[in-house]
Order: sequence, then C-alpha cells, then structure tokens
Amino acid sequence: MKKPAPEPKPKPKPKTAGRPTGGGALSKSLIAEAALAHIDEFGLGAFSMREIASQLGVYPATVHWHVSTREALLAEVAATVMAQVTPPAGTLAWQAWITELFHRCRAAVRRHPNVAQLLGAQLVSNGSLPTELVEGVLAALAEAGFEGQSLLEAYNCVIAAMLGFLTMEFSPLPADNTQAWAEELRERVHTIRPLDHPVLARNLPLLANKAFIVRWDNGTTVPLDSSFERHIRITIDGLEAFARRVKGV
Amino acid sequence: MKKPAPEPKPKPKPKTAGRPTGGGALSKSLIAEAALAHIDEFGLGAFSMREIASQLGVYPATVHWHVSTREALLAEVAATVMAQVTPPAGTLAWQAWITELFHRCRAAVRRHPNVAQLLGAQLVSNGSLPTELVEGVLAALAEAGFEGQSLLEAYNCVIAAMLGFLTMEFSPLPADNTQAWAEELRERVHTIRPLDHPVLARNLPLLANKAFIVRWDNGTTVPLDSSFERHIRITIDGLEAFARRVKGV
DNA sequence: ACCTGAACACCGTTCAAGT
DNA sequence: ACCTGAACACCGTTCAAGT
Repeated sequence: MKKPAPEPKPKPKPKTAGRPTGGGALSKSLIAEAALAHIDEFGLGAFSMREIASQLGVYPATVHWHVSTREALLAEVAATVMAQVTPPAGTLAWQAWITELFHRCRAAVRRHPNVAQLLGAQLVSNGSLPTELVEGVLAALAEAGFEGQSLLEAYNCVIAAMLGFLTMEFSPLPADNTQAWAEELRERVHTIRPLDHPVLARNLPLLANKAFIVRWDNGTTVPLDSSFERHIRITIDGLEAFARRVKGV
Repeated sequence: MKKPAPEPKPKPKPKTAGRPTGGGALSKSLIAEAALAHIDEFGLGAFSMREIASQLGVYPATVHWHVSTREALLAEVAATVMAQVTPPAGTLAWQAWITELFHRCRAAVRRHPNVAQLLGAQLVSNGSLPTELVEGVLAALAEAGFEGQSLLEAYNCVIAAMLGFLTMEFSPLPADNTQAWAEELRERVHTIRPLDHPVLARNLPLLANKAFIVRWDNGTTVPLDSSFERHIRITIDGLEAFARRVKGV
C-alpha cells in the first residue's frame, strides 16, 4: 500500500528514438499486465502512468501512445481480473449457477483486492466487464422465470449484490498514516456509550473490525467470509420469493 | 462534471499574514460545506485542496491547518451527507424501519450523487458514517430475532445491500471525453451478436443504459428507481427467511 | 492560534521531433 | 508505426515565517 522505495528514479535507459527493431516491443495488454502487477503489490494509490512507464523502461508518452488514458488502462486491468469468473452455461440450476458466480467472482477479487474499487464504483471499468457475465446472469434469471421488466430488476439486484458487497469488503485503507487512523477509529469504537447505542455496545466484541463502518481493516486482512455466504443466501432467497410472485403463485 | 472555467486563477486577495481579527475566519465544518458545494457542482474529479482553498480565498496551507488531509476532508463531507438519514427508533416494525432507511439514504445520495463513491468504496469515509446508523440497523435486526454471529451477518448484508447498490448506481462517468466514451460503449452494446448472447440481445431495448455494465449514464441522469425498490424487497424477503431459520421454525 | 508565501516532489497529457 | 525528450498545467503536503 505504500510507494515503492524512493530511489532516485532513473530515466529510461537512454536509447535512440524511433521504431524498435522487430516492431512493437510494447502493447496494450503488456502494459495492462504490468499495471495489474504493480497495483497488486503497491495498491491503486501508488499507481500512476509515470510509474508504469518507468517500470517498463519507457517514457510516459510511450504508454499514452498505447492506451490513450489512465481510466482506459484501469478499465483494461479490471476486465483482465474479471475475465474468467463466469461459470459455463447450462450445467447448473439457476440458484447454483448464481452462487457459483458469486464464489468465483470473490475468489478473483481476493487474488487482486486492490482493483475491487474499480469494478463497481467506476462506470468506465464497470462497462468493460465481460459480456459473458451479463449474458450468464440474464440466462440464469430467465431460467428462474423472469422476463421483461422483472428480468431487468432481478439482474440489477444480482450485480449490485455481488459487486456492491465486494466493493465494500475490499475498499481501500487511507493512503498514509494507516496505523494512526486505525488507532483513532478503534478508540472511537471502543468508547461508544452503552446508553446511547445499547445494541452496538453490547455486541462490540463480535462487531469491532468485522462489521462495515466500525472496522479499520478491509477484506485483505479481515475477510468477511460468513457474511458473504449469508449475502448469497439472502439474495437467492429474495429472488425466489420474487420469482414466485412473478409466476403468480 | 467538468472543471470550472479556466480563468487565470487569482491568488487569494493579498492580505497580511497572521491571525485575523475576530479570530478564526475558517473552520473545519465551513471547509467541509464549501467542499460539498464544489463536489455537488463539479464532481469529485474536479475536487482538490487547492481548488477549495482558492474558492475560500486562502492559501492551500491554510486548509491543511484545519483538516490535516484530503481524505479526512472527504470523510467529513461524507459524514455530512449521511448525517440525517437514520429514521427515529421505535416507531416502525423492523422491516418498515429498514425500508425507510433505504429510502432516506437514497434520497440523501440523490441530493449529493457525486459523493456516492465515498460512502462504501473508501474505508476512511465509510468509517465516518454516523453511529446512529449502525445502532439503528442493529436494533432493527435484533428486533427481527438476530443475535450474535447471525446479527453480524445480517447487519453486513443490510449495509452492503444499501451502500453497495448506491455506490454502483451513482458511480462516476469518465472525467473527460464523456460523450466519446458513451458513444463507443453504446456502439459495442448495440452490436452484440444474438448467437453469442441470446438473452441479452433479445432484451436489449429494455436493458440498454438501464442495466449495470451495459450502461453509459449513471443514476444522476438515469435513476434505477424500480430496481432499487426491488432490491429492498429482495433484501427484506431474504432476511425474513434467514430470521425464520434462526428462530428454528 | 491562524495564516502567508514558497517550495518539494509528484501527477496526466500533449506535442514536435526523431527513425 | 512507435518512441524520445521536453514541456504544460496541474496536484497534496510541508515548513519557515509572520502576527
């Protein structure tokens, strides 16, 4: 989460300008790979076009020749992370298929937790997620009996439940002074007055650092496994109730 | 969403250094108000400490004297937006109370959509949300019969459902070239092959720009009202099923 | 206590110029 | 087509100095 060692950043190794022999040492996907590796190691806060450029041994303008924009590069990274999450179609009942999707998606995010904040909270990155994911969820929900307006609603609920939870679970810590901030929040949480907030005070040992809003570590160090499993169950149960109503039972 | 007019930014009106007469022209909350107003008008992308400083007619260092850090200021802003969302306790059944909370929270975010990305996707801002919100949700869920581990799980699911959905609904557009990006995504969506993605292709008129991942406007211009209502229902239904299991019925 | 004025070490992006 | 080298217009934050 902190910047790499502040060595005097060397200019890219001096080479003459112009097209390299063999044509095209760099490419969009190579840059995206480097960016993902860097984000995995140092966090999104330490990511910059210049940093990626210097890691690749080229000038910043070179990166821009390939990817146009910082946001576009991050969208590429997000797409890479989510590339393999969609389960194959037609092998599972819709409830099991959605459950499997949630599990595979969380596994992918746990491999690259620092990209979580891109998936749901940035329209550009969100829009770059694989079309198979969209189709898969829609197909599962169609199998459940949804169509038209109710299909749209069920779809949005599934995507929001999945990406929304992961966005929150892996939301980033402060860029600097992490331990000072954590200490302050921990202090505030442990001095909650039982008279003002009785249920919270009574359940504090169970909730502190494990419940949203009253935690100072994210899912990387304190994963919310059981809550995520519960979120899946609640979503599926709610969808089944919705499906029964739609079918007019 | 775009930067304010690029007039030659005037230095703060020249005044002598030192303590102003009357003591303390500026304060933390005054700065937070100015920041919120600026974010409402120009978006989080146009927010900067220097911009706020120049709008207040002071030097950047002056702002830092009051708020320590950019992240801390944004947390203050997030807390301000969410200050009044928690419904009063003890007047509603737990299902109605949670439903009311969802509605009030979304109303608050719709008044300040550009801060949505702070609420769930930044641990610092998330941790600054009002304690009454936490207590209120816990009290409602305790009334529903949850306690201990199941209370923790139900709580996390409620918060994730609420803030997760809103984070996604109001996730920001690209900082620049918005219309070019939108056009590109629209084009990609409308050339989806029916053979590869049959359900998506068949329902495209209903889904385009209204379903997550396949949209190019956010909730500010295309609100997802019915999906949010459905999300509430699904969450409540799922919680009720969970409560029945917990009670061993 | 509260603010100025300037500096430090960064950013993303653009552009002419090379080969 | 692909890259250099430099520039432009920004950042957040720190710090000595003023009153």
